Amino acid sequence: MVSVLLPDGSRKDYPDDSTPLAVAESIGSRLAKAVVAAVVNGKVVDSRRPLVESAEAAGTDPAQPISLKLLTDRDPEALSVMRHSAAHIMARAVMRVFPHVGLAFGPTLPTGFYYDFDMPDPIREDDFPRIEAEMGKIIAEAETFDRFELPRGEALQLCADLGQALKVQHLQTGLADHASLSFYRQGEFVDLCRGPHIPDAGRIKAFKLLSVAGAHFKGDASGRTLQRLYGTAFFSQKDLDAYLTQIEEAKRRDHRVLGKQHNLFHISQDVGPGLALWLPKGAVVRGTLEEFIKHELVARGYTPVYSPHVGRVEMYETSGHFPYYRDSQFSPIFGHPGGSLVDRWITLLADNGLNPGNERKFLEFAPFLDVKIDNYPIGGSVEEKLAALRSWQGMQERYLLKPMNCPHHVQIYKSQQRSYRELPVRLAEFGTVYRHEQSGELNGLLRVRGLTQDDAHQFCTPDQVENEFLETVKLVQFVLGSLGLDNYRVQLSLRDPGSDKYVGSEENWQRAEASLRRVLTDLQLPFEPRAGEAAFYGPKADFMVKDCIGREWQLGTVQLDYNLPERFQLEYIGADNRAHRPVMIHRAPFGSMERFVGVLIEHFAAAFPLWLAPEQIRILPISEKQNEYAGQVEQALKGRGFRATTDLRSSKVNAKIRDAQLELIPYMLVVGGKEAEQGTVTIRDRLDPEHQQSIPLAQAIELFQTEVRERKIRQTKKVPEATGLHGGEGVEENAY
RNA sequence: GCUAGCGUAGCUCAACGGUAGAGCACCGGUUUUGUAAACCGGUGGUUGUGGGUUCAAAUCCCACCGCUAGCUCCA
Repeated sequence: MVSVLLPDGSRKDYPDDSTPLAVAESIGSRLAKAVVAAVVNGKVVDSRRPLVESAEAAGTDPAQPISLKLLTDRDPEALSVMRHSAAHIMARAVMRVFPHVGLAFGPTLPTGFYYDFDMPDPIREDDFPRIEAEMGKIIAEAETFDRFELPRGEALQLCADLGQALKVQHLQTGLADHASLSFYRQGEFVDLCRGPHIPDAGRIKAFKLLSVAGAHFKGDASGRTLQRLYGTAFFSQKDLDAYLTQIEEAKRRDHRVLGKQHNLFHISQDVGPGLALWLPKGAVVRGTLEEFIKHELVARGYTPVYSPHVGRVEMYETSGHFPYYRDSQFSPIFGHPGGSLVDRWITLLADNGLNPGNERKFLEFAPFLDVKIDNYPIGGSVEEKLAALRSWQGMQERYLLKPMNCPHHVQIYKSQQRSYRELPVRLAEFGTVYRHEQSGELNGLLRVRGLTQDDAHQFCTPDQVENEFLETVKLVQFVLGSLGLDNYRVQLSLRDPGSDKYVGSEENWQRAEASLRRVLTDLQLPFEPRAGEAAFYGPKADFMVKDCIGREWQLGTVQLDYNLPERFQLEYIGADNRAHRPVMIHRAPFGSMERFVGVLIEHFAAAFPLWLAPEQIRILPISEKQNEYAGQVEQALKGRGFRATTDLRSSKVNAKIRDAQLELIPYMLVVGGKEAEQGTVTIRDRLDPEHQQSIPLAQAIELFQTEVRERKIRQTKKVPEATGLHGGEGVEENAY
């Protein structure tokens, strides 16, 4: 007998081979019908798998009372289980519709699932109806999902017999240390899978294929392209419809659409991809934010600086940025016509990619580009050749469009001798940097090639690090809070101990990582450590903010750096009259102005609060007779620093109101004969048009001033986080 | 960068082998208006670029550029 402990505290004994489904049956047949999966001793498992087995699989002692929670369609965990099963059903359908389908992975996502297929021809959206129809048939048949386990050798044989090469490969790599593997069979479809699954296909009540795109097996871009088919599934048609509606609504907030509609920014093919043009209205939003942050920085002891947009390549070689990120930078600017020839020459030599034939061609071609390297040792070693080429290169000008501000700020720090008394030195700049992001990554303002960081670098003593870091995190929190961006999480990005892409000593890294942890813990700010996400010079705390479509963007970041001071030989004179090495903190609360404004456009759906609105107030004269008075009102508002215009068109006030409303102008001031006579204005509030008040102009100005001063956020339209729509996170780790 | 899809007027879209069209915007005129669109008229496109097939190409084919989704990357 097994002893089962239910969530209500009751305990009951069942026969040894009982399953959660059997327990449910004993409670009631309606419950049994509703059961989708179960949680046994804390682990989500199949409802048709014996309790004892599940308890063992959970690493617990089945002799002890087994805690059991039955999952029905009301539990979010059940949704994930069902979607995983839906992925299997989709795979089964795809295999029926297309020949020669190889299976890769098919995990769940917070809003659905996907499955990767290796197949000769790509799937097209036109194919969706056929696949969906086949899925519908499978679901209607409501066959069970049957789990079975095989020892390693037999599992390999089965996958090989099924012709599933990728599964075989996965068994031999990712699952190399598993002695026994589980499979699920559903009709003719058998798949290597960890599970769990729903009892039968009939539990899926609503599903839809969403999109298809290329993907790579285990994320390896050098491998062949798989077809990743995305879908979603719900326990009711109503939930599916709600989800689809939500996606539609989110699309309407797309900053690229709103940016165009409201003339905020423009990305012109003629300027170049990823290079944003700030239109006057967008420029107001950005400028206002810049003023806001600059004011905060000065109050917190930062000193503004400026630095040029280019710098010598050598400087970026010292910092490490050039060698580490060369591929994602714009090409260097060479002062000599043969600069890029020699550069290529050096690269090939250093990579041992230069054969004698090519070397001869380089030598022949060099004179045409005016490159004279008389001492090139044709018969010499690679090192000697490199030395000769580098010596030539060293005499030429090479500039880089700056990919980062830190080396420039480092030079500002170094421009004078520093005493411990003046630390921390906090240098701030809205620095524009250029990165040649991959073309497929560009995305409106959210991912661009020219961006302005609200950057600053703090140089401090090792003792000051934690307090500086603490204050900086508080600044980021303040800034995000001021804009009502509260949907964010903090990620502690650490180095991957197994990788060699990092610079600096073990000791420095440990110190830096420990400091970050301590401060975040002291602040009681929940954070998730993520190995392998650090910058090459140091660990960082990243603020990941969610946009309206649920995508996450890294905005603010605070990075701790013991390494650049080392590389640039930075010093300060300590109280002991000896030279010491400072520590650097890199930080950008907004990240970049481009991305930040992009996220804000979606966050506010372009309906900015008064203090940020490109046009704050529009004056609407009823007829041309009031144009003069309207002009006086406009002048009075402008004199108080408001962004106001007057609608002087000859159209009716109805049309003027409609346009102002659609343009999301926070306040309209209607002025007719009455107002002109009495020196008043009638305020029409965009958010509350029903309650209008006619008050003296001076009084209206006071109201607006208060709202701006307090940076009031009166309404943030939020896409509802529809409850019951989302399952848990996808299958992680060694999911198979 | 890779895979797939898509590029028609300032914007949103139609025409899908047979002389490129609508609404909004814009311009001109009439109207002088009290809370989400007054009326009349007009301008505007060698259909992303360059080749090709065809009697004929926005439409079919190729290359390039750009955009979108996903993948890979992100100092």
